Amino acid sequence: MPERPGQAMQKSANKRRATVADVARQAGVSVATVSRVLNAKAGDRNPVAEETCQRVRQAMQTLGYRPSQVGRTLRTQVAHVVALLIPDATNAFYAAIAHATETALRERGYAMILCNTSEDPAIQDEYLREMQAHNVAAIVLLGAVETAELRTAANSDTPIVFLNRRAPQGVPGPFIGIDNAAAGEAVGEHFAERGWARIGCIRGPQTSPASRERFEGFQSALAAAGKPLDPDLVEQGALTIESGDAAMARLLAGGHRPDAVFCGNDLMAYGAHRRLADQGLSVADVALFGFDDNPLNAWLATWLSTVHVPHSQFGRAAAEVIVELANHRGERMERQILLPFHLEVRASA
Amino acid sequence: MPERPGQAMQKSANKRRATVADVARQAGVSVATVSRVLNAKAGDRNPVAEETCQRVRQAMQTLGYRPSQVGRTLRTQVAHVVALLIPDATNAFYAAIAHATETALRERGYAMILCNTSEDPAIQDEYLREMQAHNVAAIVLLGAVETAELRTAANSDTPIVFLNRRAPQGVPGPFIGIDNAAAGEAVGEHFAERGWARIGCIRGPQTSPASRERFEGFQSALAAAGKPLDPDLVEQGALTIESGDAAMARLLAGGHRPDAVFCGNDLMAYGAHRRLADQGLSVADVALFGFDDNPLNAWLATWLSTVHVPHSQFGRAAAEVIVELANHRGERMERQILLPFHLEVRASA
DNA sequence: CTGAAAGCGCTTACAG
DNA sequence: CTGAAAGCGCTTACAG
Repeated sequence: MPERPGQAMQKSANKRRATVADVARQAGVSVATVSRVLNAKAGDRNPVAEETCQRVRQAMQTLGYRPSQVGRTLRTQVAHVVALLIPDATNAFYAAIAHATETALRERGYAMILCNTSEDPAIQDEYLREMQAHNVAAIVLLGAVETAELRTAANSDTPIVFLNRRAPQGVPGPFIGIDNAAAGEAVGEHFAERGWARIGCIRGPQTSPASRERFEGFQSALAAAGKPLDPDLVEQGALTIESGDAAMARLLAGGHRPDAVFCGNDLMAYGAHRRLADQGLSVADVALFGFDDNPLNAWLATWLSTVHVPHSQFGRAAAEVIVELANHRGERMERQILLPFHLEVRASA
Repeated sequence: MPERPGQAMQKSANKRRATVADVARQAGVSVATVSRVLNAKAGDRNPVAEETCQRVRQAMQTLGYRPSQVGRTLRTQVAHVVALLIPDATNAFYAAIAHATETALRERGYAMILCNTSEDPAIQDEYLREMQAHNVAAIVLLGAVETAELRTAANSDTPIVFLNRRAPQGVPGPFIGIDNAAAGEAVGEHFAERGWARIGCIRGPQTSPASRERFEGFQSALAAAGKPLDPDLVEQGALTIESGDAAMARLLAGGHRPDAVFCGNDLMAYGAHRRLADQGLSVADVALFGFDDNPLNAWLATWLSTVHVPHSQFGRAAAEVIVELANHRGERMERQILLPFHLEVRASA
């Protein structure tokens, strides 16, 4: 590793950070009283005398005191920290959720540990264990992968909140996301109304409940409209650009080109679009509909019709659930928070 | 907030997590011995007997023991946690650095708290204080904003590592980034070689040392080549797409169109490109050169010539510095780690 | 209204 | 090679 010659070590002259004991001494009270001032709430049964309170606050000010989160956590057993497990924070859709979550948590006095899992079960499981060792107030799991460790963790003291992708069968824990089946239906109804004859679909993986629900909703809405989906025009992708590209290639190679294709997420729609372009086609020839309303659309695909998933609301909802959980520690909360979605109909469909 | 009727609270039946005391009891040793096994290093002066070691490990296994990071931190005064302060993790360039940092830290046993500052001094300062209260091993500051609190924090026990943007004058702390002046010079030399007659620049803000160094390097290389930069063709932007767009508008309105423009970062180059397109121009008319090699280029601008900044190496370098700092707690380390950059010459210049 | 004391889960001199 | 004890910085019953 290249480095400049000017490397040097010096002793730094640091004064120890002040503790409750320092404040107590300075204010002439006990540490218990300092702690009470620190944790004073509205309806306290034995409040600190106003005059004492003033004195303590003054001492804190003088010493530049800030309570140690570590001492507090060891005593209360729960840190003002939340872990966010996320497949990949460089994915713009996830990044938007991570950002919203961090902001909402900060406003409520929590810090956020970011954990990229790459959807790797081993990394997810290691983080699940490690975050418990940090006594985090909650683990927010975006895109949970089903493992034995996840079941264990879900039954531990540390609450797990499932974001976007629902908890696996039989695993307890609140869910925050949208009603994917209803969203799939809405897209199906839109397709039926538009009167397209040959309707295709590039769906997400079978292993993802969200993808499954989206697909089934879409399928059933078309069936209800008397236009059942042709299984030959259904392809499966891995929610990546490349897989969308490949899936569209298969659809086009099939001989009878679809008029419109519902893609399981926006990234696959980008890939499908690229493949169309490669074949000299456009969304005028094959309409495209995505899912997520990926923030990249603003730069990459202003033309893409899609289902808007309210990523920025995910964070606030998660933060609220966590605060509520913190106030009911030790109880298990089964809860579904379904956020509103809407179709964002643009040029492509 | 909409919610399903099926909300319910249940008591969860949780067994307490095992502690050193449990392991000690199970293994028939003292907690001190358990701790020694936990922290055994290669060259220990008083090692635990192999047989005892086995017994302790066995007990840990049996109990599913995992040491509490909180207990450890309270005792050692330093958490296996690092804080990353970042302007905006939804920016692809920063997201790439955050991801690389998280990965490198995880491999070294550290968790990463992510803090978005929005370049807001108040948020940065609050996080600087709060992260000290968490006893983080280090604060990694990407895009530091100069404040009084930053000076205070830089002189505290908690090491601050400056990423990409150098520490302000007189603030101690290691720096990891590239040699921006050299990179600017390299671009200047490239421009001189290409022989463009009218050379323009959309530089970043004066307040950013990195932007200043890039610009000055560029300017001096051109001067050295006998083609001094015309001040009328220098505009300033805020490192955003919009500001690049606006700056290019000003350049074009100036009457004498430049042949080639060096942009302070890739986002401004995107904006400049959009403005060119709006005027019916392309990079064949006005060559563009960016800076950063933003990961978005792969999708958004495969044509953009730019300076490749090795974002993925930032994370590893930061993690290494932090581990080294952890081994020299209380000393101050002045250190410059300059990572290699290179020109990525593509179609646009 | 306030204080003395215990204890959260570790690590580390100090003895032996 | 191992153990007893102190202590990191807090909070919270328990007394008064």
